[in-house]
Amino acid sequence: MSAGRPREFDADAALDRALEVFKQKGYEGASLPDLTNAMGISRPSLYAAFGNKEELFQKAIERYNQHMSEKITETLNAPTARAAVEKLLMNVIDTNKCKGAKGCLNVQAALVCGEEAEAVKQELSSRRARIEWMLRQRFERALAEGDLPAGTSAADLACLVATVMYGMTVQVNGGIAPDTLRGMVHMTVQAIPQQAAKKKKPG
Amino acid sequence: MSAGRPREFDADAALDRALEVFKQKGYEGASLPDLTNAMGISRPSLYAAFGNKEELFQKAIERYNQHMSEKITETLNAPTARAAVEKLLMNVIDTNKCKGAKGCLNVQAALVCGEEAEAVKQELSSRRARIEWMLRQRFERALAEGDLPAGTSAADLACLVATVMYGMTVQVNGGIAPDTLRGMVHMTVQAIPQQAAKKKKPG
DNA sequence: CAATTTCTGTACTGATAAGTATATAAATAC
DNA sequence: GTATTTATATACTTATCAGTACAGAAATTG
Repeated sequence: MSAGRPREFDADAALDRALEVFKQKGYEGASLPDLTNAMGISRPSLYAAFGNKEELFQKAIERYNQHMSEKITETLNAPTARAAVEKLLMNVIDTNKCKGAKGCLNVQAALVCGEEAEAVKQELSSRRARIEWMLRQRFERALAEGDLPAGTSAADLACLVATVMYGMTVQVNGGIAPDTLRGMVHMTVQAIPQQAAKKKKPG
Repeated sequence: MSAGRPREFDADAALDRALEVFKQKGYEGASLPDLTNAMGISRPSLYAAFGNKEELFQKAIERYNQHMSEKITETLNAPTARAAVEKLLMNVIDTNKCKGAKGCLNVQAALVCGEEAEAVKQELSSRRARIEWMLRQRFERALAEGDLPAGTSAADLACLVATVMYGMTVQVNGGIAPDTLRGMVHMTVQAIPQQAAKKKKPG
C-alpha cells in the first residue's frame, strides 16, 4: 500500500455515479455540485482523483462505451443481419424504458455545446463512428455469407441503422412510450434487404 | 405611428439573426452577448423588443417551424408516400449541406438541458410531435389511396421516418458528408412498404 | 416651441460556473 | 513515537451568466 492517507471513497463507484449524472444532464449541464453530491465526495477530492470535469467525463464515457461495446458485440453475434439489428434496437428500448431516461450518452451529452466542450463533442462523434464501423463490419460479413443480397451497401445500411439508433435517443428524450418504439423497430428490421429464397419449403 | 422614439432596428431581421445563433449554439449555449452581437442591438433593446431570452427563443422557434411546416407540406404533396419521404429527407440534407450546419433546431436546441430550460425542451418536443402527425396523416392518405399496402401501420411508418430525420441531425452534427447521407436516405425510401403491382407492363 | 414617450448604451446586480489555496485529519514508513 | 505523505473540508477566486436601473438621445403629440 502506498504511503499517506488512503482515499475514503471507491473511485470506480464514484465514477459510476458521475456517469449517471452525465446521462441525466449531459456534459455541460452537469455542474460540479451535481457531480460531487451524487458521488458523495468533496470538490477537491474529485479534482485529486479525476483531474477536472472534462477528464472525469472522458473516464465516464470510456466506461460507458466499454459496456456498450460488449453489449453491441453480443447483439451482433446474432445469426442474421436482421436478427442482429432487431436485438440491437430492442436493446436500446430496454435500456431506456425507465421513466426519465435520456437516451444514449454518445448522442445527447454534447450535441451542441460551447467552444470549451468542443473536444468532448469530437470524442463523442468518434465514439459513434466506432459503433457505426462495428455495424458495417457485421453487414459486410452478412454480405459474404449471402445473408444480405449482393449489391447491398453495407455502409449505407450501417448508416441507416445508426441513424435510427440516434433518432431513438431523441424520441426517448421526448418521452415516447417504449411500445411505440417497438413498432418502429419492427418496421426498421423489415427494411433490411433480404436474400430472395432459393426454393420454397412445402407449406 | 405611435408616439415616442421609434425602434432603430428591424425586429424581424433581428429575430432571424437570433435564430441563426440558436441554430449554431442551441438554447442554453446561446449567451446574451452572442445574441445581441449577432442581432446588432444592445441588451436592453433585446429585452424591450422580445421580453427575455426564453421568449426570444419561442419567437425564433415559431418562425423556424413556420418555414419548416410550409416546406414539409410542400414535400408531402408528392404523389406517393415514397416520393414524399424521399423529398422530405433529401430536403433535410440540402438544408444542412453547408459546413458547420448543426441540424434541425427542433432536435438539437435543448435535447438535454437544465431545469430552467424544461419549458423550452417541452416546446421542442411538441413541435416534433406536430411534424410526426403530419407524416402520419400523409401515410394514412397513402393507405386510403392504395399507395401503401393494407395493414401497413401509418403510425409506425411516421415514427420511423421521423426517427431517421432526427438521427440525421445527429449525423450532421458529427460532420457527416451530405453524399454519405444520400445513400442512407435511398435505403430508407426503399424500406417503405410498396403495394404489389396488379399487373406488369410489357417490357 | 414645449412636453411626453419610447428607445439606446453604460454599468450594474445577484447567482452560479469551474477551479484552487489553505489548513486539518488520517494513514503510512522509519 | 516521529516525520512524511496524502486525503479531506471550508472557503476563496475569477469569469460569466441572465436580467435591470438609470441617464441620455430621438422621435412623437400638442
